[in-house]
Amino acid sequence: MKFEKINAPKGVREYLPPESSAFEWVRSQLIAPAKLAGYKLMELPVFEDTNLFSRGVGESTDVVSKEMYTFEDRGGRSITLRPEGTAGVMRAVIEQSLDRAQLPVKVWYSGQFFRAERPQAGRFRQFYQVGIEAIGLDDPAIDAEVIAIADRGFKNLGLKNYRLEITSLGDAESRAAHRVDLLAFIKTLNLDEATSQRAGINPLRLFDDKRPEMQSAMSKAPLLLDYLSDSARNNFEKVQSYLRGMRIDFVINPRMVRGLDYYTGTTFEFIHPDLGAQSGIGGGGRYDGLMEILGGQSLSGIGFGLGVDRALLAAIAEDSLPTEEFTSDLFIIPLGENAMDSALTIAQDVRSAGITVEIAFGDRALKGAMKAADKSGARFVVVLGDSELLNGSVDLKRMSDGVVTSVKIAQLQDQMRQALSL
RNA sequence: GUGGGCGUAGCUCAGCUGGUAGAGCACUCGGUUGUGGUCCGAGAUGUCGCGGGUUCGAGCCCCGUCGCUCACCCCA
Repeated sequence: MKFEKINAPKGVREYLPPESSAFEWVRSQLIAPAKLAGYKLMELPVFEDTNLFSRGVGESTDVVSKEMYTFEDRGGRSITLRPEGTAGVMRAVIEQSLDRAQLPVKVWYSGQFFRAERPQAGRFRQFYQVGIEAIGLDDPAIDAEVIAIADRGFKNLGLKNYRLEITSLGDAESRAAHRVDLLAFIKTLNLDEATSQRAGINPLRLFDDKRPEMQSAMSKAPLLLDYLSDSARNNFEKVQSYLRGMRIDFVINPRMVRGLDYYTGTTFEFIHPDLGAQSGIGGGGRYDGLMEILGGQSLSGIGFGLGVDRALLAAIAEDSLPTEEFTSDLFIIPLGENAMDSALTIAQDVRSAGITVEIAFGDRALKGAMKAADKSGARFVVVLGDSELLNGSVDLKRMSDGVVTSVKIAQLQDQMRQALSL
């Protein structure tokens, strides 16, 4: 009887050793700056009431109209796997009344998100994001700090080739004025059916069309940045000057388009040129009306989502991963049963100092065990046999150059600490 | 949803105008007792994605199907 193999669902990206170490590292580096800035973890469900997204993200968006994993649960409720993070955070903040405490509410999250798109390089149906939200204060300084936190995350990865693009979508009046002129302009263009349909849903979309003829057609289109109200423009300029003060490089891209309807005011994207068509490694912005739309009080907020999968691809492209981080410090090769007994004890002891220790299990020949130690990338190796147990000391071998030091077993932890300068 | 490319060993791939499968890497063991990387030797591994068809004969040709992949679109 032979059973058929079962494959992973289409479009999911799995992280297995050895790559999973790099993934884990990237994720922790991306979120570290948020923790250092006082943001607190929010652990949220991966599925929510479908209305949360159709109302919060917007019916007209591609995400909601054709990319959601929506199903009915056993109680007949419409459930959707979260396609993004902000709406869920807002729902929880409102539901748990976090906005009744001191503002801003500063939270971070990390996890899987789901969109039923056609998979492509850097685009998956289940993807990982880390993100933060700062809710309840309308202050350009927070905008700047949020952007700085994202930027720090990418710098933590050693990335250099990415660029930060910012713009402002202004306030409601700014957008209304611009929309009138933009629609009038678009009417003068000769568009194919699919394109004019897209324009009908969101005319800003046309700025994002990659076809050269569309790019040049849109080159004379009215820009939202030119329609900003005085307060919106002042706000945007303030954000820029804060960023300059923190020495964060950015370019203004007045043609930036965001796919989620809730964005207003400051918006930004991080672009990495080495990733192919899916070059956005992170993005975010301010959302003024979202909380109210979701039944909460009228507070604004700002946040971002960073793509962990894509950030990892970028780090691979730039060869900036610190591979030493992912290997063991010490490899113990016990010879015989007595030796295994103390190998287990020694490993416990050395690990208690935060040192990574592996043991060669199984009845392998010494040569094979050494090979395994070498492959694991371990920095040091000790062989533990009867004579070592008798003497109470082992030869600590540094694998990089083969140098051997005799060390008392009782002092192995100290020696390792010194060797690794912990 | 629309297009292009590709499915042969665990991985990367060869396989000529159709004649019943190969390399490199990786893996395991060994090259005199307990020390890795190099070198040498040996070994294991395939329904050639799947299903039909053409043919004396199909990895190769035809049709279908599934999967992967890249791009459009969209976005992280």
